Amino acid sequence: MAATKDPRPCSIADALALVGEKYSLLVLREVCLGNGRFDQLVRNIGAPRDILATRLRRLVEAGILTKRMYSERPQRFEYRPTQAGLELEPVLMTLKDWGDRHLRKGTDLPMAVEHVCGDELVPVVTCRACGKPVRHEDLTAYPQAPGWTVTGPTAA
Amino acid sequence: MAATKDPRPCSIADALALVGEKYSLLVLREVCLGNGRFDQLVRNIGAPRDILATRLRRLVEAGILTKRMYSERPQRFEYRPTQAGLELEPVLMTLKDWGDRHLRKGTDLPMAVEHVCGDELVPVVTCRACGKPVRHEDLTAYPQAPGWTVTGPTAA
DNA sequence: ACCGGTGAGTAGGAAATCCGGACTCACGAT
DNA sequence: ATCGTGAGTCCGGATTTCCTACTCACCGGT
Repeated sequence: MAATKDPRPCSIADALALVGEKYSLLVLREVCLGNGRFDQLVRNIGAPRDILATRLRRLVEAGILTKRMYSERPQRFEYRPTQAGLELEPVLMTLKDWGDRHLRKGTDLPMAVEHVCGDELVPVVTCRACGKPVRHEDLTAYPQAPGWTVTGPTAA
Repeated sequence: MAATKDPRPCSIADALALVGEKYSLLVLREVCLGNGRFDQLVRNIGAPRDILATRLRRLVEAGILTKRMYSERPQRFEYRPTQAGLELEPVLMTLKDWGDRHLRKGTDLPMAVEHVCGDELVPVVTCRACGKPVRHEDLTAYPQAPGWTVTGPTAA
């Protein structure tokens, strides 16, 4: 968590500094599914309770989750995703798809997600401008801040 | 790294077990940019050398990276993404976009990526079947394996 | 009134990781 | 002969994680 001397200004690194710690994205998976209570999270994620408590504090503080009291007399809380949290869901879906394809080879998938269109969701990352799927060969990186050097085929 | 008792079979968790450790996705960022040499990775990522060495071993072993000798007499190596590694690039792009929007509010972006269509890449995760952008409200989760409970609005 | 159960954490100490810096080894250049 | 580079390894100390237990507040049953 300590800000290492990452010499590169990078939104990927920044994003991972927030949600890249162990369990954080699994917390987001659960709250997106509606399982937002502490003990549910412990059970479903399998994280130590104290670590989970730490993660939840961080995620709330970062504006990715909110802590909402759903019962006052026995004080009971529920964590829910904020808009920013919901906007990370596509990352989760893309990751799920990658895992489905590369780690399970398409068999025995533990969960399916259906899109409102009626078909199973297969996420495709596309370019907003032209609508085409993003392929590595179609990308060119343009560093805009000092500290960046790009040498390879993707280089500008 | 130890397989915690994650009680939930989940491709997201599986994927994160491989690439969710600190620095792993940043390594992928660099190799996708073509910066695949050990010392470049150390400098650009800011990771301790021994940890980076460990990560690289794991990623190669997992089939996400390959280690390629590009000079024999002074033995020199370069890490490059495999097909599986390249297919994680959309995750990175989506994460970058999220970071750009939520962590930098659109100003002073450290890097731009241009799509072959000529416009700047703004990744949009869409449903392959209908082509529409994926929104949380449009998704329904269907657990297909034991161990899953889904209670919230996304529930089946 | 007592017992057990649930939800939401805290506490404590051992185990595992991470970190920074120094070190190696093999070469190539000056 | 010395310097520099690429690709790591090694070490000891700092930091995190992990596991187990514990708390506290409440509810429901008997």
